[in-house]
Amino acid sequence: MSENIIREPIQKRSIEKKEKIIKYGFDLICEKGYYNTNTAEIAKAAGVSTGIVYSYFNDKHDILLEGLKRYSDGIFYPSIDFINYTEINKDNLDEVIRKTISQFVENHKLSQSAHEELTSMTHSDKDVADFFHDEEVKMTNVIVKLLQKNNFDSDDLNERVHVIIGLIDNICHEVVYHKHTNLDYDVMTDIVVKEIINILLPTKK
Amino acid sequence: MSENIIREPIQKRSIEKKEKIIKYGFDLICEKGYYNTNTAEIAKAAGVSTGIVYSYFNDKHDILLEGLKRYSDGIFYPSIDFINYTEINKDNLDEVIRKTISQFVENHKLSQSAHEELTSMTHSDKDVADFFHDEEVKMTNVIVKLLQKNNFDSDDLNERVHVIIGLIDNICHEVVYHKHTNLDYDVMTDIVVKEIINILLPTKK
Amino acid sequence: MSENIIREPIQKRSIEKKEKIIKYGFDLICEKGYYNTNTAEIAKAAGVSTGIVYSYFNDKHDILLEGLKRYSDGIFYPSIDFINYTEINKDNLDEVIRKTISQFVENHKLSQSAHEELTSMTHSDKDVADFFHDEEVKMTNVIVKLLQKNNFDSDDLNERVHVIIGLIDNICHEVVYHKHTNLDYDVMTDIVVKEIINILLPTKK
Amino acid sequence: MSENIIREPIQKRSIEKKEKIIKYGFDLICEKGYYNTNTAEIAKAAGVSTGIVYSYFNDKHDILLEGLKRYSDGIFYPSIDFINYTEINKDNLDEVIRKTISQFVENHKLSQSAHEELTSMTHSDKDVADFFHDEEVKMTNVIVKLLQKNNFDSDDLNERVHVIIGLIDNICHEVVYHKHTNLDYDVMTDIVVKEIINILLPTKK
DNA sequence: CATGAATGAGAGTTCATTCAT
DNA sequence: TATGAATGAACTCTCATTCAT
Repeated sequence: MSENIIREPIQKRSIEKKEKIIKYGFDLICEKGYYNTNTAEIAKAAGVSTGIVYSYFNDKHDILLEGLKRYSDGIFYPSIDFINYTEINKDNLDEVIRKTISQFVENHKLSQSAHEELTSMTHSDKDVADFFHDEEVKMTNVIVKLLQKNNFDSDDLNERVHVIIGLIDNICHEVVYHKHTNLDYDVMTDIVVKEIINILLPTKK
Repeated sequence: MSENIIREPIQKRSIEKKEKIIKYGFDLICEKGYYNTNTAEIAKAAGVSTGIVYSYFNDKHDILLEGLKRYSDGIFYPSIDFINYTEINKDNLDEVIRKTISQFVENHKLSQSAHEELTSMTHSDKDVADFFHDEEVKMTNVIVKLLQKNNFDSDDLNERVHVIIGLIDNICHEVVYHKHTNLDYDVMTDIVVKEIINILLPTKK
Repeated sequence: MSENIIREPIQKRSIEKKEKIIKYGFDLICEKGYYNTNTAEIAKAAGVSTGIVYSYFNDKHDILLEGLKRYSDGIFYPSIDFINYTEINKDNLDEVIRKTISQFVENHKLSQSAHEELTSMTHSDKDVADFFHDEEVKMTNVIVKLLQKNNFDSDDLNERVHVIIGLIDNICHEVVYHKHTNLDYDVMTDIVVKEIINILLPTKK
Repeated sequence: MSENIIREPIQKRSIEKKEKIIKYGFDLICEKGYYNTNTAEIAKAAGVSTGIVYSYFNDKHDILLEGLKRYSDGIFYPSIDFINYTEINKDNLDEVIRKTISQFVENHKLSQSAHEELTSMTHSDKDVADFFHDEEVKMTNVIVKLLQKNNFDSDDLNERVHVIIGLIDNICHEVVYHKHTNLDYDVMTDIVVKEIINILLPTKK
């Protein structure tokens, strides 16, 4: 009946509190799953009362979404700064790709369980799905521009980059989650790096 | 306190009932999500009472697991019969890969939402995670053997096949879920096919 | 997400249970007020669990509405059977009116607190308001027809009856709730009876 | 544990603040209902903080009561000034009654929803009930004295006036809330006026 | 074997009231 | 005095699971 007013915290302590709710709430959701985390736990983890949660968020779902916004870049994709400030050319391409993969892997490791739990919600939660889609598009665009700047332009660059991101994502999952004990990840990485180069230098074909 | 005794149905009607619960329950879970599907709905869809569900299953989670077992092969991976009975050689390799991709895509289309919803549980649900892992291993092994039989053996074949499956999975998702409207899927497929050939024929390099 | 299925009880015990929820729930609401009665109390009073309440009713509000339907006739208006089977004429009119008032009063007494609490919700609750309006219309119509049958027809009979019902309602409230200790209710009744006769026999004027 | 000390505002600004809380709080309560109005809304409407509300009032309920005190006369009963300063005699009686009814109606219209919402609380809230009772008594006394002053004295004047007030209240509700579309309110008014005259001039009978 | 009514713990959410600043 | 952030008990409602029939 009565409009729920969401408070936008101004004071420093309030901002910290909101951030804590996002941080600890998001952590819990990533760790235990959205449906296995309740608001009481989130509040407790953040060191606040259950009531205050609803001063800063419309509902539990909102916490997830805010968490995605806050931590997505850090969690899902490595800072590509090093790429941006690295000159890429045919000679150091292999090295740059390996470094990129390493960074992706590091980031996945840091984020621990977040990625799987969250992609998991893509299906039943349109907001989350939209979010991931947007992230993917952004990531693709950044890399496309980077390559063009370094004279790696070619036909169908969008498509190529998309395939490459997929390859990197897959290898990341393998390395981070150690799912396949019988696989040699170094070998897989070699294969993937070679393929990426192949995709980026189609003329070689 | 007392162990719940799960009945293993012997009579034909009982077996049918259990199968219906698995089928319709699994369908609903795939469609709407595990947490958004309740046992009453499952029972209703299966045409049984809620009580009987607990004669055949320990709990709701069990239905999911049984559903996975029953339908996974059909749902997640295409019948590779056609590959098994097809001779693969360097001349028809391109064609065979394309056909395989097509079949993967068809299967993904058939299964609609199942795949996303279920991989979604991989993280918070160890049983589901294990299941998917096993499936992947099985799939890899089948393809590895197939390739060896057709003289596509090479070093690190397991790793190569794994990368290939990843590539195919990715392209499938793209094509089935139409997520990226700005991408030309035919072009992506061409790129992927070329890469797979490249992976399988490393000497060519 | 999932449709809430309201069970229509078939078995005798279930019907009794639903009736108990309505009866005790409605009683509590009438006694303590809608907002001061919670579903746990209703369930407890009815001797059932909170969950079962939501098998039979959409929500708490539904209980109120069902209660209104079930008990309204008995609560708000006296059985007018005795009027229906009494011949009314100018000679016994005074007596019939007094008997009618007595019956209204008796019913109000029986219903105790119900009437005030419920009319109280008329303002903020459209369903309740509609209900009361319909009841009033029905009551008016019954009395109008009764009078016509007994040759008390006259111009503007609807309006006359409405004013009469208002007079009776008012006197009922006075008598039942004893609000005004300084008033002589017998005298008030005399005044009202005289006025009602006056309204019904306008030619006498 | 410690008694809450309610500040009696002395400074002008404080007094204004308290008045604003009463005014806007009471407005909201009348409009939306007591239980559908929360203190945050009241504070916001009054342009004060939620905390300060509890400096001036013991609790939310107090605001309602103060509002009743402040605005009751204006809201529930028309200024009877015009009656007080009008000479009533048998010749202008009809006219005076009609004017009185008009004023009651006007006031009801102004107060819109207040009346219904508040009488609604009569049952579950003893304070409110007492308040209304007192108002009614005061109103009766004023009119009784007025009539006596104008030589309309008679036996049982209190009772007569009470019945009259009831009649006027009823017609007001009808006219203001348009509940019965099939009733001719002018006709009803005529009936009521005639009855009131009849009650006031019993000897005529 | 089968039913579906019944349970009750636990979920998300609200809000009168308090209290640190 | 005044603020509005914070509290936490209490509410409505859901649903996996049990059990009387």
